[in-house]
Amino acid sequence: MSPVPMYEVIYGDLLSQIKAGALAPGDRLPSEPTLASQYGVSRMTVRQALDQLEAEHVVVRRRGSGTYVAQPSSTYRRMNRLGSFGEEMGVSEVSTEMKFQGAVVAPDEVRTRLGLKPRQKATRLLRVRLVSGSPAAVQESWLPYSLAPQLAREELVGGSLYRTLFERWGVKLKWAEQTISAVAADAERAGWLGVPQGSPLIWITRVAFADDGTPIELAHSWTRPEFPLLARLET
Amino acid sequence: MSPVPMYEVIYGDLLSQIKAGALAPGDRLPSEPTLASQYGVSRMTVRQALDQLEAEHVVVRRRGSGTYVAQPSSTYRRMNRLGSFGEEMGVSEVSTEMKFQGAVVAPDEVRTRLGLKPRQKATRLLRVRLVSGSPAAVQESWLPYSLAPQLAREELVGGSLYRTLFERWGVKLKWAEQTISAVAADAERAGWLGVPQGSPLIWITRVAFADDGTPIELAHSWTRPEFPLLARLET
DNA sequence: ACCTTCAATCTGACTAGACAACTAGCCTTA
DNA sequence: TAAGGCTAGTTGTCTAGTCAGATTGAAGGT
Repeated sequence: MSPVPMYEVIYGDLLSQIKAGALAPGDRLPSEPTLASQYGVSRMTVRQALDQLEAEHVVVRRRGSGTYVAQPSSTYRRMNRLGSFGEEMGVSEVSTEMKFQGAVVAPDEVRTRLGLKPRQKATRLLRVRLVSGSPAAVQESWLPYSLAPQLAREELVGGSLYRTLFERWGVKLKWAEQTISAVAADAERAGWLGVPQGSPLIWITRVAFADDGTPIELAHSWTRPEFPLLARLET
Repeated sequence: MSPVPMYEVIYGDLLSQIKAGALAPGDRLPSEPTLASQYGVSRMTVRQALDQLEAEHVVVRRRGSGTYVAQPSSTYRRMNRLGSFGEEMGVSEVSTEMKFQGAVVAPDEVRTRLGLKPRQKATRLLRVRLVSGSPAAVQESWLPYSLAPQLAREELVGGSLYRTLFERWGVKLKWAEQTISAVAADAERAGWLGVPQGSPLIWITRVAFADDGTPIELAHSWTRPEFPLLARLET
């Protein structure tokens, strides 16, 4: 009937209650039978929602006791996750200086990793990201020109690239592969970031894919070491 | 009855068949009803095993068609995962030079992050890791001295620290928090790694925890940028 | 005051189904 | 030959339970 299954409804309800603070860390959630009767579903359906919340470390289950909202150690700053720059930094005072925005013939590395044909064009974005007004990272993004032709001139300084891609072209990024390394700042980037030439930067190369496996974005970023990546590792 | 639930048995059976190559990437697994009758369980139990394999990207499910072994793109090199140095590098020709091994009074940073009391001792390991004979990383590990007293003199050059901890003291690490940044090589590390002083290194700080949340290890590592980290990001 | 016992409650594991949505291949028909 | 329809098989969602194992708090006894 409904296009969205019940366990996703329950999942969303609980998650937004937790995010909004209606359920604080350490609080016990309603028991599985309680939720089942509240939503008029069977207990297995409730468990499907709770399984998902547990896998994302949003809740912790204790057999015999109950299900509790997890401590937000590094849970809410969701790393290991594909998000916008602002989400990754965990801050909101993010601004952008666009250094280049336009369509050019894709160089070889871009062609290969985005699966473009020879002489095909690509949109290039070169941005400097500022956190609380001071420069934190340089980001260079490459996208297939055919994917979003207007993007080469679109207003992007204000919002997030990923949100623009989704809202205006329906392109939803699903996952990404990234390699993290370190590199010495060249003259240009050193100038933009306000660091001495040759000083170390975090260098990330990322390829983001749509859910059907199509590569959508190749991005390089050079970040000042004062803004490290946080990650949680599982066994 | 059995201490190990059926869905874990099925999960393990399928996973080992895939790892052993009996089921190759792209192959279709037996259907859920087939597996259910083979194991003499209900379909929901089979699904519990398949859910886990799917979450780990070991298999892909296609509604109406079947469940297939996933392509091993970056699935088998499991990053975002807590593993030994050899596992992280994805290579086996790893050797170790021990630069320091012993128990010392824990400095403040170590005390705080491992939750030790003042004047409590900690075991310090300082190792240079070599891949195919050439130096790749410097690792400095701190562990509570009380956890594994003999560790300060244990033979560690050959094997993995994590395996030693588990096999000799039953300490099993469950998860870790890590911050990834970049730093310029100081004189000592530059010498060990064979790079110019001041050249950029990947700098990782990691705290590993047991399943009850006790911090077990604080580790710093400085890695040459030729050995980047690989990670897969989810939405 | 302290300990033990016990019953209620909770999550973990599992059953034996049902119907829906989708896929892929076969078969008929124009 | 090509298009369309049918059908068997597969995964997705969900039900209405059962029993086991763990926890918690209250009642009761010493």
